[in-house]
Amino acid sequence: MPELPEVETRVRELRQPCVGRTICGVQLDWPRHLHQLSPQQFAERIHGQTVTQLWRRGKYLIFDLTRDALLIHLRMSGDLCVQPGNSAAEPHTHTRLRFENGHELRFSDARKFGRVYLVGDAQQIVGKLGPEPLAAAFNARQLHTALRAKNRALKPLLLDQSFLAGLGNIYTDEALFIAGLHPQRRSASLSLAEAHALWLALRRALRSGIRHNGASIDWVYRGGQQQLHFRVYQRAGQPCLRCGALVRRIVVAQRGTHFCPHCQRLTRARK
DNA sequence: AGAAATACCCGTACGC
DNA sequence: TGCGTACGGGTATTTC
Repeated sequence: MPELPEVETRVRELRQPCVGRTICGVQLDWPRHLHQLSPQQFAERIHGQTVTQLWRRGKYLIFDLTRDALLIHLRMSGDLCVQPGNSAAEPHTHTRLRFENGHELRFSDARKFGRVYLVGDAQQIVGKLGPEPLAAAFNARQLHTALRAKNRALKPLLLDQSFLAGLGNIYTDEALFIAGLHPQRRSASLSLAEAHALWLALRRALRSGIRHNGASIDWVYRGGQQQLHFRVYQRAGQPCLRCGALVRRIVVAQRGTHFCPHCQRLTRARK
């Protein structure tokens, strides 16, 4: 579940305790987290490298190292924290990187979906991602052009990381509500004004998530307070905050999808 | 080629 | 109470 705002929150939490630290040991209890490398290859290659920067691209956390880049994707249930090496770890902690100062970067993941990458160039992993929705270079006209080039349903298209990086189920539903667009609307049918509304809504939903340090939901997800500000996500059967109609939950492309049937129409209302 | 469906996971919530 | 099972969610892989 960690989406862009939750990953951004991790970047802010982890930057200070990680940047400048040198990795002097690893413990890997679930090798399938590793991308391509064996535990031995991973341990030998990362040993002695220093974290020079920490940043984010889409939902990937990227630790720039002396020689390589360490990328971590939290997927559904992953979480990261830095704690003293002699302290008790969170349950489901499968991967640890020990720093020279005695602290550990701990990766816990109840569902074991998360992935760890160690590569020479981060672009090997994040190179195929779509634009960053919060970047200054990403504008409404560009979104409109991209939407028209596809003609897929909005919901699965916005979830496609090669189309736009960082959205997951929560913020996609929230943004479509803010924009007043039906999740099954065909992307090529949007006017420039509608694309602009979607562009604005995406940025508003994501910035709200970041401002509240992400969302905390579903027992596996440690986050901030954004769940107190959901407009439609997990609000099926409750009144729409804008018009009072009952929020509906449907399945679109195998994903639970929440929307207001009155505010987000598939076809234009006629009178 | 591109889009849709499936596999990977497992704690929880639910039905019987 | 206890057992069995469906569910969710992001993305790589498989299928269409």
